[in-house]
Amino acid sequence: MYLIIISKRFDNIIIGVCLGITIKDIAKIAGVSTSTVSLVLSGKGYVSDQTKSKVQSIIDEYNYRPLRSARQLASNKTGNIGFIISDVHLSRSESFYTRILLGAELEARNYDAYILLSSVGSISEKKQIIPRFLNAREIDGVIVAGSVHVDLIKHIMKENIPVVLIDYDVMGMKLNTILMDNHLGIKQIVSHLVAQKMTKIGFIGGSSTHPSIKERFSGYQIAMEFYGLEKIARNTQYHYIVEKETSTEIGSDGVEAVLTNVKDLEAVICVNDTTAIGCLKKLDEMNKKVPNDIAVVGFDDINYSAIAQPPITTVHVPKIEMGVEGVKRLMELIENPNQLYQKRLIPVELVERISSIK
Amino acid sequence: MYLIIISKRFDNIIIGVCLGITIKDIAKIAGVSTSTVSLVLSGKGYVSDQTKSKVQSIIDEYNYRPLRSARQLASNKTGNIGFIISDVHLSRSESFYTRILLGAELEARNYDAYILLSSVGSISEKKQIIPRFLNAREIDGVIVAGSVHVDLIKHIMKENIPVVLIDYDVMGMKLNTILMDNHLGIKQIVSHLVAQKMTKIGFIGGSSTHPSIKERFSGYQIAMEFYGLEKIARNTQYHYIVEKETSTEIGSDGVEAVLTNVKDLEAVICVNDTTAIGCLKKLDEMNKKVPNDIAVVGFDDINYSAIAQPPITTVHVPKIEMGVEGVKRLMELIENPNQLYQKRLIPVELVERISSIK
DNA sequence: CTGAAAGCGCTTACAG
DNA sequence: CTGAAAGCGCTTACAG
Repeated sequence: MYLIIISKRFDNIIIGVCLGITIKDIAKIAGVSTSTVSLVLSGKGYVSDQTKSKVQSIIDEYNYRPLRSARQLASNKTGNIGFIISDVHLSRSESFYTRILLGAELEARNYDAYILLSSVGSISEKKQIIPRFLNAREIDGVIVAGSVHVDLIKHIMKENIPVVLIDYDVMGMKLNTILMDNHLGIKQIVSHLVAQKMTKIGFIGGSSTHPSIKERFSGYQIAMEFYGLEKIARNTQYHYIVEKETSTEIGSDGVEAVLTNVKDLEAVICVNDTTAIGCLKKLDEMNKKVPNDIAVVGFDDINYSAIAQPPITTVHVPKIEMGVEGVKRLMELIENPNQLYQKRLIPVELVERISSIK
Repeated sequence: MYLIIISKRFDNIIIGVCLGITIKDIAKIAGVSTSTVSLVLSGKGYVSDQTKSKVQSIIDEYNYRPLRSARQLASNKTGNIGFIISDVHLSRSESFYTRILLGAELEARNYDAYILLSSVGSISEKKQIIPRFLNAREIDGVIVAGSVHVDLIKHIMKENIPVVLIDYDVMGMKLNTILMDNHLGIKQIVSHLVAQKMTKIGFIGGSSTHPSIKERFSGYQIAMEFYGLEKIARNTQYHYIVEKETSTEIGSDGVEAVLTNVKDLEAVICVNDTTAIGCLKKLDEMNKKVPNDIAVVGFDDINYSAIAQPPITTVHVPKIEMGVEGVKRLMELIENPNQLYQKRLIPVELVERISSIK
């Protein structure tokens, strides 16, 4: 934009483009005080409609945007949101957390906030580095996506920084969380299988620090009972649960183990898609046909599930929406920190694919 | 940290923890002026060793960190780096760009800089949104990862903002780029195949806006010629190149097409792992055994390659390092904008797996 | 080598 | 409803 020099700041002109038009300049052009311009900018306080529209039109005309650092300094707010994620989650092959990040960034725009990203060591590392920005002078609040070391959460709480966890929770702590509705998802799966007259339904899962994993197994039991299949729900022959992080290996080992116990198994619900992939692999080796011999279902709807052989029935998790909701909730907390904490469950959706359709 | 009240700012005490210790406080405690503290902080100018260590010890003791916004306002530098990536790249299933982001974030810490993330529409969208932070008052420089619309690059250049592209380049523009050494990778592949006495080596690739894709084909031709296989390198029967974004489908179609032309094909180099996966799938359907009947090689080393059936020989790209190098280069440019532009090639490494070992 | 002082561009009571 | 003024916490010539 080319401008006529109207104030002393305007002599720093570079290639004809003026940098650094300030609130003073706007005030001068509009013939009002800087306070008034500031009031118009923030939408706070009372400004007459006439003045407001005059000032606004000049702001628009000159494409003026207040300088963040000056605003931050004066208002003692940063307009920044911290986004903390463990490095293993961030660089995982599935884009699960990346999409949550994407959603958060999208929503942050609505508040003119910036996302400051920091990866931290995974939960298993002893030496935890505290993200640099983790103090109230650099961020207004923080989002934690996925599991991190509980000490980090405690640190954030102690510092009184507004925080929202997405896809993570710590039992016994009063945390604001955005979670997916695991019970709903599992219920949909069981319902889908039962509707096809399958009842001999196994469950394969790992143990994990992550609450979702446990929830899915309890969801399986509840849903099975709902359909009058409590005997199977309680029969450990039908279950394979090991104390390991979920992996394809667990799927392979699991389906083999359950099939050894239950020769006429009709379907197996895997705690997530990764496990389901391992399951498929083993069944292929065992020469069992999916879905005809046995139906396989996963959870999460990772990218690979749709192109697996056969494509895997799974539960879709709206990741972008979780990120969006996380920022929304965080902004509420920043606005008014003295709220009761909330756990928000985001609905999920069954995606029927070949692996479970007989 | 608990502090004794020593200046007027200290009356804003919250739950016994003092917020907002300032440079003034440090100066007062150390018995020097704020200028001196500032000089110690920045490491610029001359301060006697004695004063320096005294001030530093007080900074350490009180764990003082200057307020970014104040620093930014006074120095007219932001300490922020913009990181721009198209939303399709960011949410891609492979963690390719996420790892570049991770590396950038890691390196940014060394400069005490923050990464401001912004996703933009993919290259194909007509209505391009300019990232909010894209002006010199909010960031010191910007990294662009992967392909984006060329208008965005032009905009950045026009604004005179230091910029480094990672894994992207635009022909004919004087851009600082961090690229992987595609020719090196392909050379390693061909060498690996030739060492096993394979010479009938095909190539499957898509066309793309991305320079790497074209480079890999030319790399194939150069490497083949190097080993005296120029006849094959020039024989289109051995090649399948279509004007589509790379996908598993291209791999499937490609290997079928080339095999129709060349019955005794010994190996096929796929432009990337995704293509190689499609290739594997089709060969399985055709009842061709990999690697015994035909060797298959990919490029990129995406996560799935290691667990594919069989695991795919590929070229590993050090993504974290590309992110690190991008920030390093950007910081050089911010320091001294009037440099000749550079294209930095990051070395890659062949990962030998079953799919190509006869 | 060090200090006093101006200034960065905003916001926010306060007075009118 | 609007303006004058102080202040946010730094940096940076400048003077000594």
